[in-house]
Amino acid sequence: MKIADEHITLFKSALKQASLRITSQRMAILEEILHSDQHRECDDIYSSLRAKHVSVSRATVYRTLDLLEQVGFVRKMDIGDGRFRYENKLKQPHHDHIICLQCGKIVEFIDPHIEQRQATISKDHGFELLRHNHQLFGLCERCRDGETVPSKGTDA
Amino acid sequence: MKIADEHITLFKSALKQASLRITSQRMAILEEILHSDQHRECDDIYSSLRAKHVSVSRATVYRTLDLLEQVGFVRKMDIGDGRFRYENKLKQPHHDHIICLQCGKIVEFIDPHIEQRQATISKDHGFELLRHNHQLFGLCERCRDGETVPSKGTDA
DNA sequence: TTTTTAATGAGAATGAGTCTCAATAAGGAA
DNA sequence: TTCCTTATTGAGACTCATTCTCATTAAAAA
Repeated sequence: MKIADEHITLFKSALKQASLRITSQRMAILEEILHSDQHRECDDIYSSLRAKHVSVSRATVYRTLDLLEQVGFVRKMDIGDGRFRYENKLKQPHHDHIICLQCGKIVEFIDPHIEQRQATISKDHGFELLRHNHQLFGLCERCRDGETVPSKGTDA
Repeated sequence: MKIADEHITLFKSALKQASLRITSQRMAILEEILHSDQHRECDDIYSSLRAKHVSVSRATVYRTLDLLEQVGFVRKMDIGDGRFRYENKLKQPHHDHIICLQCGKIVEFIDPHIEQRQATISKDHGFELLRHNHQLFGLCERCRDGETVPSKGTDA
């Protein structure tokens, strides 16, 4: 609670500094992201807000999510199924993902060795590394054991 | 030349085995892929073929590229800009990519340490690793030195 | 309270990729 | 070689996430 409030205040000042307006839609979208641990897709956020009778449009959700990404509050991730996912970046440090191809389950991981190698490889090839994209795709334990039904998750 | 011919023969037998037909379009698309080292996008392959007066449609290029991927001749890669790239898989062993965000230059790399860690991480999380997606994004030497103009490459 | 102009919403537009289905053409059979 | 079956193709409709447009609405400065 306290942390979320702090983030709300931070976002408001970020908006003011950029002389952007503090609108009910922007704040509602921010809170929706702050209060969820999952990797949310735009339409999912849109539906949640509408269910809570928040007056907002898809276009505004997209615009605000982009804005939140720009100010560093949100991480936009591409898991390769044609829909972007957004997650609270302030709450969580950098990480990559393992994705179950059957049920869509997403698990986070960080590996210092890999991060180290990425830096070295980039340098070796004369690149200034700005960001990376790293996903492992496979089958989670439950899906291998046949405890789940296909179709649900990502088809990436 | 010799190698390409061998691949053509291989593809023909793969088609026969699956009781699929050997068509001029399929062979033209295969040759287009075989004779290029680059990472080609579908529309690019389509245009090249049309320029060579090969009678083919976009739908067929997509279909054949998927077919070539299924039989393991082609690797379909997603660099996150909304368009898939295809590359000759027979010619090149597995590798990942470093992509310049300004000029779109793509450099290939392989890192056994990373591959090793990917396997370990997957196992640790109970996943059976089936494939991965790994790209490094940054600025290549020439772009950092201001020797290139933006706009061309990927906007991933 | 008024004014200015950024933000919003509804719906049109975009664009890569997929699907449909009538026309075409492999390739096995005769 | 010709015929026949049926896989393949092509043109264009369609999908679907995301972006764009522009008239309307509403922050927030005056």
